[in-house]
Amino acid sequence: MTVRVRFAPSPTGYFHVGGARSALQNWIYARQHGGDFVLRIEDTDAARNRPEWTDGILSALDWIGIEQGSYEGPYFQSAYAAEHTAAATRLYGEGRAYYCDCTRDAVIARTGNQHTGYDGFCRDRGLGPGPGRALRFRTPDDGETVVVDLVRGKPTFENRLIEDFVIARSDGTAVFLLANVVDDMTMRITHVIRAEEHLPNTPKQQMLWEALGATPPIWAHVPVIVNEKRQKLSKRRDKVALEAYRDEGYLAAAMRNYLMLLGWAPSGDREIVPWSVIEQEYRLEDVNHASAFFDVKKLRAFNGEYIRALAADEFAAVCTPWLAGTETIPAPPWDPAAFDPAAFTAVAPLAQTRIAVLSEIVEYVDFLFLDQPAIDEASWAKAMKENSAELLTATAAGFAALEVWAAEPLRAALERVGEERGLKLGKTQAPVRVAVTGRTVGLPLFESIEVLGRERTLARLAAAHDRLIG
RNA sequence: GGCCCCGUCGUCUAGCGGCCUAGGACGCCGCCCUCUCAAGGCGGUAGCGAGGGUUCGAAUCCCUUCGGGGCUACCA
Repeated sequence: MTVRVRFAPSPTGYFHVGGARSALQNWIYARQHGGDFVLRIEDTDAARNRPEWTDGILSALDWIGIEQGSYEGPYFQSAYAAEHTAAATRLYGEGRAYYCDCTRDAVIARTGNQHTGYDGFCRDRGLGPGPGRALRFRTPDDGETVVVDLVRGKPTFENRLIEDFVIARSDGTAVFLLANVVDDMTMRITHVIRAEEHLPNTPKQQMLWEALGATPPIWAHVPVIVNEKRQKLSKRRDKVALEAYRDEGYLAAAMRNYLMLLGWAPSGDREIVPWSVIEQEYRLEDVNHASAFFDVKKLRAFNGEYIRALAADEFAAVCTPWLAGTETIPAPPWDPAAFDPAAFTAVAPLAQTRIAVLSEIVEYVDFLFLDQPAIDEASWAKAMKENSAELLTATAAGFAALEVWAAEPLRAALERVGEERGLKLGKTQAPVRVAVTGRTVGLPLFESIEVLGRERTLARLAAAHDRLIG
């Protein structure tokens, strides 16, 4: 049997991290079985298929590692509108569906409850098509529908508890449920892998497959991703846009590694593994049944490790967007003309172990490219003591006397200044650091000063001194 | 309310009847290293929701219970 899986996000202005995980799972499954991965961007309302949203989906997929060309498509559901109505007509013709003119309010008035569903009022009224009439699928009165699910076994649903659901609106257009099934059928989809939230709809879709004379696909419902309150990740409450993580400086490799570990783990006591291991070992059948918390702290830790694993030149390259800004990444605080690639390269390895997301690179190196260091007032207050003005002057004198402007001599000079005053380097470095970089934490001081250069360093020490006594 | 799903450290997980005095990772705490902060090294904290069975033996099987979540549109 040829395996054909599909990933079918509906177009939206952002790409949900859950969607990314789902795409990855589908993609892996297809590759493991030598099958096809088809991408279908769909919405029954073609008007909602905004081109920029489609582009967004494609570039998000590309970023996460599913490149164009590695899948079939993208296809658009609107292209199958004719098949949708044909299916609806067929179902009606065969008596599997009937027209209904009940409004939602009328149904609620009859049942007295807005959660009990449709009451079957029009089942035997023999209504024909007409304005204000929707087409409902006639659900079996007895028996049960068993869903064969790769991750959950065989969820079973009693048919009599499933309401006669709408398959076509009164304007004749097919509803999502039907459209989806028809698309899957016409595209010969064999496996549907998606999030657990779709499980309750599955028996309905399966009924449609069978009513239309086809063998239903094999389903796989993976648990939902939840927030700290154990609720499904939502756009309103949570940070769910893949693009947001990308723009903050998460590496795609770290992100997809983390995403796949939600509900699953590779063999051996390891978590950070090459994609090839995941692709080889991942088994939908092994995925946990419980929902998983999207833990940004752990994602950060993963990302930090991925960053540290980068070669020096790779690291420098990957930082570029945050050093220059892009359409979606804010420009750094310095004048672009002041950016010195050589200075950055010199200091980049020192920053590499210190950042967990790429956007953090800016605050570590900004002192090199800003005219004046951005003084953090809290840092200033913490580091500057009564003796600091004098210490800064002495340090400036010591630095100025240096023949070779390099980290080691600079360090020796500051140590000398400290010794003369009975102060350890731990004490003396603080005011100097704040004077030069503006902050109390940062890259190793002497390497930073070496790269900053004699003139600018001395100027900053003087400026800090003036600010202290002034 | 109805239907469905789920329940191992705070979190993500390993475990699939004896290798479990429950392993790893993140987080947190401590120590070492150290010019700050990281990184790195070492150590620690913490869990099978509860109650019944089955069994020589249960985190693993069964039942009940409690708790959590999802779905419940002429949206997708």
